[in-house]
Amino acid sequence: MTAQTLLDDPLLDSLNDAQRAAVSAPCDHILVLAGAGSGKTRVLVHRIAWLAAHEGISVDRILAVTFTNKAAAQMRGRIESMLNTPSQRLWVGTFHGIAHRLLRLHWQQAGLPQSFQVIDGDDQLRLVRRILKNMNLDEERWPAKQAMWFINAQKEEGLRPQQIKSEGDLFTETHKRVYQQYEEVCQTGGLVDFAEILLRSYELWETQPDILQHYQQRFIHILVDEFQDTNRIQYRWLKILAGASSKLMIVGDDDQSIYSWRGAKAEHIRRFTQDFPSAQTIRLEQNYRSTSVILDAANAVISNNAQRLGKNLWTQGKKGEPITVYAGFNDRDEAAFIVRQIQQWVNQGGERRETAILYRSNAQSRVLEEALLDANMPYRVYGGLRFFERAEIKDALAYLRLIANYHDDSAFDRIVNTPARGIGDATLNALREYAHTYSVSLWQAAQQVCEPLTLPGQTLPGQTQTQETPANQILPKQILPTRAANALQNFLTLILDITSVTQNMALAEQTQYMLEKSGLLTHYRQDRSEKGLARVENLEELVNATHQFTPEFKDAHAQPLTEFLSHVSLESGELEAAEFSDCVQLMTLHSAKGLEFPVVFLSGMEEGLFPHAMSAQKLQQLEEERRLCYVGMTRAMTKLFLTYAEARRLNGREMWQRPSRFIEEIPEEFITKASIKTKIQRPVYTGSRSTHASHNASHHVSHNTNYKASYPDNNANHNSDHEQLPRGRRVRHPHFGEGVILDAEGSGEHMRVQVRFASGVKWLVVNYAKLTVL
DNA sequence: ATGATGATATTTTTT
DNA sequence: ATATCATCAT
Repeated sequence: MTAQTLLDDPLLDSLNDAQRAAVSAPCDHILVLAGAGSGKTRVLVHRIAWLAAHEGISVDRILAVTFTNKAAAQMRGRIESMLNTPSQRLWVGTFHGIAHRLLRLHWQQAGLPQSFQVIDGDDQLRLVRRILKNMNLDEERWPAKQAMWFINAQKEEGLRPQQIKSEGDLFTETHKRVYQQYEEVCQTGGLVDFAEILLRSYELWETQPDILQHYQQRFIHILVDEFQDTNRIQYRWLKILAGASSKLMIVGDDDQSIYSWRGAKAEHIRRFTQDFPSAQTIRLEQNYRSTSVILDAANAVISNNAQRLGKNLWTQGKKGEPITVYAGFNDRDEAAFIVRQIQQWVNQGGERRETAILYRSNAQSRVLEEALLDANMPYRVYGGLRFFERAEIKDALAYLRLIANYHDDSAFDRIVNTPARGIGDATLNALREYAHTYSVSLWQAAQQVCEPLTLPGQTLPGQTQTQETPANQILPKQILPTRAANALQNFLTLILDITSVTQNMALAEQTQYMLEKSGLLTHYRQDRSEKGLARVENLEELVNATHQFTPEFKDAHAQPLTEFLSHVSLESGELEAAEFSDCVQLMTLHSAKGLEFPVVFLSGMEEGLFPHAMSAQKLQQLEEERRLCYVGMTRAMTKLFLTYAEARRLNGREMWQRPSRFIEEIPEEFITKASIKTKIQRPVYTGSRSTHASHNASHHVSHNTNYKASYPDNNANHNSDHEQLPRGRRVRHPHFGEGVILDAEGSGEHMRVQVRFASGVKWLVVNYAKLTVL
């Protein structure tokens, strides 16, 4: 095939020269430096289609790796529609998703039990905390978070405890021991954390040449998105997989590297060109997203960073409006300004969903939310607690995990006394002590401690015979008082019962039975408060989720339960429901990466907040803050606002900060200062003074915004029709008073709404809560 | 076993 | 200001 015919291909029609070069590049390593909004996903997707169509490469020989499930889903969708075939043979997934799949397929060679479980950060922290206690390490001196951070960092560097050199350093030495203990507990419990997934699968390849060879030969093309976010183990993972002959296409942007604080190394981009010298570098510098003013301003800011690969984004698009900088006299004023601007946008025919308010840290959302509520403007905050992270759901999942694997200490620990069944701290401490001393799982420990209650010679299912039973050395009665031993025995029997009864049940029935038999459902039903009701709803929702769950890939040996549990840990996906409603989008700068909006507000542009005080000292960190600023600015398509407050309430204290240095880094020609700098010190008396909708602008600044006081409570209509509750609607609750709907989920009698009352935010079941629409 | 109290620390977060 | 968490008292 000649170069000429290639260039005529319709696959390339819609692409610019650089994109075309990347998509149709010869079969070799390629580095694509893709600026913000330069169409990198497009290039990746087209490249895959190109390989399939022109290089005769079957899609099952291509591996595409992303960082988030969302990106993976998006890519899969686009590939499928482009190739016009639902291709299950194409491997698209996150690093973790793919590595996990490998471990499931080769669990034996990876040294894992078949029913190994993935634990999330929360479970991991609990586990570490328990180990610290076991080791008698003072939490004051050795915080669990720090220990967990250490372990994860080591794993990300590819290190096992034995490989860590402590050189007499107490900090390293101690944490090394904790790591060691942690590893043992995970191994006996068949538990695998996120970092472990990657490290294990890497070690699998490293130690099993035949397996490695199989995958090396299978995947002759590997494409990686957001390459600047790879950590060391991920890079090594890619390198070993590529081997000598597979071709890598990596796509990344060093200027958008904002996760170095959790191990990502943008240097890998440069490293890549050294490790794969034949790699061709292609720069995507044409931006299709922002106006030239926004782009030039962003370029100006990022040019202050010393360590860059170098790249200059440009656009053929319009110059656009200048960037608006607004100085609020305090944080509320700043928020009110933003709301006014959004109202103006909406009045001019814009949609709320087209606007995004970005901030550096989550705490900043509160003031913004209040202003939005005040203006009755629906909004959505990204990044809250996700469904599968809620306590009651984690409880239920722990039961399921324990059923799947009795030796899962993490699960055992969580639910052995939930709901309360008389197994208190004293009992548990004795049990942990025992388990620790004899290096057995909590389950085994419990069985051994309870042993005399079973007849001699009788073995309970789930009991491992290989461990020597120390029961002859220590009389169990001395370990636990009879009452405690009975309670414990009842628990063991309960779990065994659930296991045997549900053995042949479908996942959903099994879950339902477990919820009832375990007493979890009853436990939460007894809590007649709204919270309790919500929890019951959530548990029912869990059953619903198990109903709908279909295993992604069907292995002959795959257990639906195990599959489901992994799915839950790895893809605790957000509920996308609210995406369809027209809401202002609120999120941190970090979570805005990869998104775009016509109108963007970067709020809290103050020294100390952004760049954050904790990151302003070291140059490296400051540069990361600057990249964050760059990411934020380049989210904007047509309008960009930078706002700050001269005074702000932070951690209970009033703070005065200078405007962010990043504002100064933007050339003045791109900036217009919003002039409405408030003379309204006491706006209660002030009439309209700005050019726009001022009745809204005036009352919000009153020092005590009090929802209760400002609205008359007549006209309360007692329509309980649930369809009457869109976000932003004001409602009254007999106990909590007036509030505003923030969110809703479910429908019919299961419908729940989230309401902000003066006393706080609550989830209410519409059917039970006597809400009146105002 | 539960609730009240006090101490403490509050970037960013996916998997 | 607020949320989380351990400790203590009930």
